[in-house]
Amino acid sequence: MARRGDQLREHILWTAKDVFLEMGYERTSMDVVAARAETSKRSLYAHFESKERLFGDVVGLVRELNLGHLRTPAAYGADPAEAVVRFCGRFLQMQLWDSALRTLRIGIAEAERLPEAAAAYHEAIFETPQRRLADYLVEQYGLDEESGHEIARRLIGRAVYPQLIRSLLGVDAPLAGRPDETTLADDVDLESLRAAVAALLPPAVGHAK
Amino acid sequence: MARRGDQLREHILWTAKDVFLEMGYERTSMDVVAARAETSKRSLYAHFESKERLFGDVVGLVRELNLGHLRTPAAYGADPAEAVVRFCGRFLQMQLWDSALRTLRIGIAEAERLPEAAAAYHEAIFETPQRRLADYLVEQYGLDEESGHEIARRLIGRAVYPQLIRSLLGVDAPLAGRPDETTLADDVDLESLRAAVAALLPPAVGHAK
DNA sequence: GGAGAAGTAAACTCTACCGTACCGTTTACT
DNA sequence: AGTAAACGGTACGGTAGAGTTTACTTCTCC
Repeated sequence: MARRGDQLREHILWTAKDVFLEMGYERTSMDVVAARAETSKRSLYAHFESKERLFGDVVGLVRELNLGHLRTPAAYGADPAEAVVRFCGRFLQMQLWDSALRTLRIGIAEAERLPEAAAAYHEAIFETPQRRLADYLVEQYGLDEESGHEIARRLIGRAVYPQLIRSLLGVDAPLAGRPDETTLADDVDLESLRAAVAALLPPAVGHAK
Repeated sequence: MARRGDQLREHILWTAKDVFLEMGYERTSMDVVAARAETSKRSLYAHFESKERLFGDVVGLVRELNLGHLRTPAAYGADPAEAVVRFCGRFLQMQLWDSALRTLRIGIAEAERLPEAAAAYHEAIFETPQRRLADYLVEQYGLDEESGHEIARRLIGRAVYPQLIRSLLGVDAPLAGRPDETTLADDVDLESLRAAVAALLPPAVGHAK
């Protein structure tokens, strides 16, 4: 109560995000969204013209949210190899985070019905971070564009995808709670990441040796 | 018409598989299943006691089907390196096949509601083939168990997962039709697979050196 | 303080779908 | 041929959910 206008709209949107992530698109009912937002369906439909449009806006919100949790590799340390390791670890952790996992599940489930939203999500969640990593590699290791991208692709492929598939299918449990922007959970195996980085990258070029 | 007993049951099951893969669990209606199978709901419920049970049986069927399409690496040629390449190619192709992709989408979407089915699917679709590959590597290259598994993991990780995620999110189109058990589609990039194999495996040990 | 915009609450329409019941017909088996 | 089980078609009960409508209240701004 006391929420009006854009403030109410925003409140509904965030509530809808929770419900959609919890239930999936089909099982989410507009009555439940209204009830959870402690508002009325009348107001709900005043701000969002349909369930599908509401879902579209939620997808946009979630995309921004998840993207905001990953910085550029440079933010994770001065030593390039270690920065890459921590960046990959954060990337993986971001994906295994409960809420992101649910989002991805729903995105995959609805990929056929909402192809543009799914493609945009893929761009935001996988390609953009990978590009950031590639740029960092080019800059720090003096690689050419192509091999920078190739190595970034392999690092991500090795650090993220196998574990991600396992979690998507529920073989491994997701990470609970809401990780902040820098912490690395114990679940992330940094040692194997270091091994991957050591195997794929020269032992640092910019500064020493 | 003229289908009775187990034959009708089987027919309904296969029809239900098509409908579930096309629509997903929630959007599939029992009326449509009955209509598509050219039978009545009466008969449908005579053979399957509920929608959920029918879906469970469909999951089992699909698991068998998809697994049947992948042989052991030895079936793909006498030269170990090339056999591994073709095995990985087939593995990827199997996953990108339209029907398998839809199955995986639904499995991921329902992973939370049906955890044991999703885990069994992961086992059948990813772990079993990977284990077959690892066994083959151990046998052909004289590797110890652990490095055999590790290399198999990396090969699969590099050959399958990134492309799979793209297709799951609809960024790339799935392969149409129903591939037979040996053909390799043109969509599968064998060259990059050969490069990966060359990088990860010694140039054959068993025979020539 | 009053008009109008914005919000609440609850009933309502309409459609879809799960599961069941009825009834007439076909098939398999003796 | 005759019988019982299995099948097709259709209609129905009950529930649920997307949007809409109506009637009433509260907030905001002049």
